[in-house]
Amino acid sequence: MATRKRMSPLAEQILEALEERGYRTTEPRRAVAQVVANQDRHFTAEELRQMLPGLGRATVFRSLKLLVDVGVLCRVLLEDGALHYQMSLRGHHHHLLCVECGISQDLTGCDIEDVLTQTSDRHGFELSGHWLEVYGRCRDCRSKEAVSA
Amino acid sequence: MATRKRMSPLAEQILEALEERGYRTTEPRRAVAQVVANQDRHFTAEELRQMLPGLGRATVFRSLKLLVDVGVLCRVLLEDGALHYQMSLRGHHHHLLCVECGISQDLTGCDIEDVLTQTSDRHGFELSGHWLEVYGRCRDCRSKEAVSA
DNA sequence: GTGGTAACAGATACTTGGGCTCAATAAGGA
DNA sequence: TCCTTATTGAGCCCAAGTATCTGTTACCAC
Repeated sequence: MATRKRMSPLAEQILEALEERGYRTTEPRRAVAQVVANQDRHFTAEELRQMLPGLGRATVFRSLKLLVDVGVLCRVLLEDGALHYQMSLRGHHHHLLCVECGISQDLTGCDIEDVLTQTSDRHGFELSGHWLEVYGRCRDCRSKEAVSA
Repeated sequence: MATRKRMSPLAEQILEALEERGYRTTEPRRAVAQVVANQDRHFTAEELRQMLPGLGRATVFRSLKLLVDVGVLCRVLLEDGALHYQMSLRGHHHHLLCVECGISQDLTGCDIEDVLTQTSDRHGFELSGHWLEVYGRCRDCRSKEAVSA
């Protein structure tokens, strides 16, 4: 490949993550990386597929799975049970999802792990993992309503 | 209906919950209630369908949805993403799921709501709901391993 | 009891979301 | 350049759940 499109730094970072794990950085994967890097919120597999009409169905699903395995993407479970994906170059974390505008914020400074460990102990459980999604209304949506009211 | 099978108290409780909301207690629903009341752990829609071979596909799904709406069942999300159902005559609560034997315990005495409210506040979010599943190994599975080791 | 009406059940076709397979192709090392 | 292996894409397939439609049942008024 003599001429490669210029990619965003975030897309490059995604490709580096793949290379680090020994995966090849093929043209379809570069395309996926670029599109994923451009998303500012969570998206479904179907949405990603529509953004990459030239790619095969299977390739899109495989790429998503790959990026989740590598830790570039994380899965986000919406209140209605729908599965979405979202950038995640950080480690384990949770999301605050706005039920109105759909934006999501990473949950930081959250001491939930401690609370869970303590509670599990009380029940005789050895904690191995957890899944938490938090739903609510973000600052913007709340202030918009306050203005219009 | 002159002769009705005797039902377990728990099954009766389920039917009462339906009646309270104005739903009819039909024969298929009685069958679903009895089977659901007999389960001592979470189950899938498919499993329920197999336990009720006489019932139509749609009826099983409709009944599940109904029982969730009424609050008799709650949905349980397994670590692999599979959706299960489980009795829940209590209000909002969470589950400790054993990844080995599949048993689940309700999480009580958990002050996670407080932690979440505080954290949401810090992010400007107005909390409306959350989904939490906790995975680990239960007391029994741990002691079994300790013995065999 | 009988009859009317609205809720309900069941069959089945359809949609959605994703996995599997396999031949063709591309990447990268020797 | 050649060889090996990973990757791709097309198409088929499958499972889970939904929509629709027709026949049935429960409940209420009489």
